[in-house]
Amino acid sequence: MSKPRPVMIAETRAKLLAAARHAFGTVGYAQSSMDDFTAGAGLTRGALYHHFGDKKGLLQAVIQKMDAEMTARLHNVSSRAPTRWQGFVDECVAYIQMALEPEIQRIMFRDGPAVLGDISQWPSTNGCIAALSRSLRELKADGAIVDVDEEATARLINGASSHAALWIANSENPQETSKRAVEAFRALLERLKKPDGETAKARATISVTGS
Amino acid sequence: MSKPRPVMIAETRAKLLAAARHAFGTVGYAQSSMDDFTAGAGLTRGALYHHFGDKKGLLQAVIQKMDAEMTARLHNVSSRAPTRWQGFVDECVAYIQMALEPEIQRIMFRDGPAVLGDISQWPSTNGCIAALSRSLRELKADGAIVDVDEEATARLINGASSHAALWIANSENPQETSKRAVEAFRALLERLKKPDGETAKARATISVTGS
DNA sequence: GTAGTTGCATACGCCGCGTATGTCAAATAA
DNA sequence: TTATTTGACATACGCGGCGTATGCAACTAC
Repeated sequence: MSKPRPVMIAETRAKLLAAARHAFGTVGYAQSSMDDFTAGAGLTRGALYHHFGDKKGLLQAVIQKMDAEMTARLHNVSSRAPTRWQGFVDECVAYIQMALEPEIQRIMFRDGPAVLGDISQWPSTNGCIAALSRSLRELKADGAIVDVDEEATARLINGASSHAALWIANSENPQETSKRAVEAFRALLERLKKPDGETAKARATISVTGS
Repeated sequence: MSKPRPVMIAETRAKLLAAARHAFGTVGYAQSSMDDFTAGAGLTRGALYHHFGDKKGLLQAVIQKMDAEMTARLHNVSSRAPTRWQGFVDECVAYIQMALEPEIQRIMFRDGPAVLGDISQWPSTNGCIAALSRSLRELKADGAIVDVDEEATARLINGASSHAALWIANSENPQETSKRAVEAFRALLERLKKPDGETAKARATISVTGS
């Protein structure tokens, strides 16, 4: 009846991660009592310290998992697009939309950086920036965009996206604000494209359609 | 010998603000013990709660003051420039450079948003975004830039700047990273300009000179 | 002079984190 | 099988930090 040992351990780890993720994502990191949400998972703080060292270590683990999920989602989006440029734009818009999800916004863009510093600096996290960089590099190789520093540009885009998401989420009319933000964002991105013949035509169409 | 009452009160308020600002800016909000830094100012937590309600209220007051200072600095920079466009670019670069100062970075861009939510949403704060918006509006009126949503664009620029600053400050080689970030930023901004005759020439020169 | 208000200090209790310690089951060795 | 060790948790304890209630002295108003 009882499952083998390794899976039991994996399950408790997963339960702790899920409980912490939910608590951090709803009430925030500082307001989350470790006693409370471990009890909610049918465990105690002892298990938590055993697996993750301390509260920050737990947050780190949560973030790492979420980052991986987000990276996968971005990859899905871009791979579905007909052209690389379209894939890139879709990726950026998808990034904003992910940043609108309360859990992601709170953990990845607010509490995470505040508690752990700039996450994008660690190894093995922030696959999102890496994904954006990669897309930009490919576009440059295709000659589709002007010559820019990929990583720097990816980071600027990342910053703009996350702040746009904050703006949207806290605005009185998220729908309207979201349209404005995405539109402005598209306009900025469009201008990365090389201004020659065909692309210029495409730019005109896209800038009108909006979201 | 003893000063009049109102100035004494103002002095204690100022002392508390300064002490808190220093503590928040160096060790961070969560790690700052109210007992410690009030004692450092020759006071106790009693004075603090009397004037600011609670720890968050104190942070709020600190941020409000810093925001006012930053807005003034930005205004200085832009008013010194020969043209409006140059003033705007200078303003943006100055914004990045301010975001590099550890105290500003920590309080305004990390702990502030984490503790208080999106600061730019409150009344009477975030003069910086207002300043950027204003510059963009004027440029649009001049016909110097393409037609974009000023506030949305200002917020994107704000987000890009602060994240760029985080990136720079945490990088191994801040000098080099700073050059890359500012260059990428300039490139992005340049593309807001209307691509007609004279401006196109100016773009070519600027994109080479860098910081 | 007295009553009320204001500016701060002192005292108290609670909560939350981290650590040290205990316990029991599974793994390994003899 | 039995003995020993290791690992996965739970329990117990102390400490620091926050918020609040209370105290007190100085100033103001009448």
